[in-house]
Amino acid sequence: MSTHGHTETWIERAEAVLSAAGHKRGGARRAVIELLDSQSCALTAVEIEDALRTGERGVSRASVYRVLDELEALRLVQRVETGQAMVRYERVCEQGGHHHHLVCDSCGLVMPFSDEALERAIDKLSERVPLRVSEHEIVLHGSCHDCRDD
Amino acid sequence: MSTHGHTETWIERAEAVLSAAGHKRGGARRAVIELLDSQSCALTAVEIEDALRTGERGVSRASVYRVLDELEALRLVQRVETGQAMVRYERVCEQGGHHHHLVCDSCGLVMPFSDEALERAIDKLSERVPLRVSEHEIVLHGSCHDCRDD
DNA sequence: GTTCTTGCAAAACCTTTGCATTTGA
DNA sequence: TCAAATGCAAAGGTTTTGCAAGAAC
Repeated sequence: MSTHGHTETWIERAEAVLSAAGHKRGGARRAVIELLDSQSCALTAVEIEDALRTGERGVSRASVYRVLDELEALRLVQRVETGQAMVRYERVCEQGGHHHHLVCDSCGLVMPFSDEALERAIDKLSERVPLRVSEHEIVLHGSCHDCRDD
Repeated sequence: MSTHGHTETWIERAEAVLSAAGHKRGGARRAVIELLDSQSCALTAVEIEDALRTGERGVSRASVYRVLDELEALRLVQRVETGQAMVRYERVCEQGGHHHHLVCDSCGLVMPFSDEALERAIDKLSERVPLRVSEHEIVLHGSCHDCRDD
C-alpha cells in the first residue's frame, strides 16, 4: 500500500526508476515510454519506430533499441517472444496488468489473456525448480476465429 | 497402442513421416536428425552446425536451416523461444517427452522441466480462449545455482 | 563543464534465398 | 531420368555499435 495516497502510474514509476538509476531525461526515451504506456500489449521495435515516425516525435531506430534495453534492464519493460522472428516489448505493470499471450500462427495476431489458476500453478511450481524464478512467460499458439480453416 | 509390438523411436518416426511426405534421404538431414535425437533439450541452428562440424559429418548452415524448417513443418521438431535472441529447436516426442524450459538469464543455461498441474491448467484454459490452441510454450526465467548472486 | 542522450551510418548477426552440382529412387 | 538434397555465396532483416553533435543537470 502506498504512503503517498495515490496509485503510481507506470510512467511515473518509470521516470522515478530511471532518475534513481542516474539517467537524464530525453525526448526520444520519453516518446518511447509514452507509446508503451498507451499500449495494452506487446510491440516490436520496428512497430514502435513506425508509430513514432507517424506521430509527434520521430525516434531513430538505434534509440528505440537503446531505450528498450535500458527499460528492460530496469525491469520496466519485458520481452515477449511470440515465435514471430522479432522480439516484442511491453511495459511491466506491478498491479493487475500481468498477462500472457495468444498468437495466431496464420495471421500473426497477438492477444493478451490472463488466468488465475495458471498463475497459481506457476507459483507453486517455481518453488520446486532448480532456478530462482524471477519471471515467466506463457504463449499459446493456434488459429484465431478468422483463420479457422488452415 | 502400436500394432507393431514395439515402441517407435523418434528417428524411426521421423524417417517414416519424411518418406510419406515425399522426401528422399540425404546425409545432411540424417546428421541433423541423429544429433537432435541425441539431445534432451533444445539447440540453436548455430549450435547444431558447430556440433556437426566437429563430428563425423559437417553440414552447411543453409542445410541446417532447411532441414529444421522441414522437420518443423512436419511437426517432428518444435521451436523454443527462450528470449536469447536465437530460436532453439528440439524434437517433438509423442509419448512422455513433453516439457518446458527454465532459462538462466545470467549464464544462458537452458534446462527442461515438466509439471502435470501446469498442463492441466493449460488444458482447461485452452477451452475458454478465443483461439483454437494447437501448442503452448512456457519459459521460466531466473538465476541458476551457479549464478545466485546478481 | 561533465555526463547522458541521440542520430546517422556502418557493422554484426542470424536467417533465407538463388543457383549450380550432386545424390537418391 | 527426374525430383529432391546440398553447399556456397549473396541477399535480407533485425539488432548493435562507433562516433560526433546536442541536451540535461
